Amino acid sequence: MSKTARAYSRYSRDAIELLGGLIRAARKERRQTAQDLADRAGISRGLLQRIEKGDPKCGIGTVFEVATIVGIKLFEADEELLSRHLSQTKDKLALLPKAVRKKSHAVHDDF
Amino acid sequence: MSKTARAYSRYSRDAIELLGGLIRAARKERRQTAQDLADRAGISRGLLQRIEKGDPKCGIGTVFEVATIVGIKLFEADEELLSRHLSQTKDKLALLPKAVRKKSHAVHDDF
DNA sequence: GTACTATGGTCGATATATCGATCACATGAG
DNA sequence: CTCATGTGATCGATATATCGACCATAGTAC
Repeated sequence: MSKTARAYSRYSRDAIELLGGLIRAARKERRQTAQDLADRAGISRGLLQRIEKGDPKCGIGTVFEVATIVGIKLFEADEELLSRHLSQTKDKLALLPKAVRKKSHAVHDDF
Repeated sequence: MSKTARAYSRYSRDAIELLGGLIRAARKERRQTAQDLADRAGISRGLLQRIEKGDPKCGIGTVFEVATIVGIKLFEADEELLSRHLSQTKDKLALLPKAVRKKSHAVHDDF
């Protein structure tokens, strides 16, 4: 419909689709109803459907929340490690220059 | 307004915040301007700001796309491995029962 | 020092994601 | 077989995410 309909690289589309598939698989392994999982996540069943299908236009918070509920670890292993990684990242940020200042030097994107 | 903005578990909030921080760090390491990265991702600078800050209400497609652009690997290592994992997940889904049928048996959520 | 520019924030307008209801179909229990 | 229910899909109404422009701050180059 609208001209744009944002473009996504295949990599990110695959990643989202994979995450959705993992969620669906995990849910079924738990013998959990779509409606039940949706209720626990505080979302509608229709939205859960789109998440499991890999719709890129769902809130990342919602997707991560559902994934967490069914027991999928997003990045690292456990919660503590995640928190630690988080503060490390913030420290690293503190070291880097606050502003970038090097406008257009043809950044090399390779993917 | 509505009663309350959706509730997120601390784990997912941390994960999102971590991802945003990683994006910002990666961007600065590349000496890339926020505006430039936003342009490449096809989003506004303001949205990129919220993504880097870890706002849970951003489209997961957008976040993953930005992460991909700055070279952050979401799940597995490379793209091929991801695709393979994707089809494996689909196969696994095919094996599981199509419908769950076990309405309320007190699913154990532990997190 | 000055000038330039990246960043972070806010605000109104608009696009769109999400909800809730509803339907048809498939699935599993009895 | 029949019956109950989980699923996938669609649609109108509403909430809200996103955009574009703006401003103030502060970092960087000169």
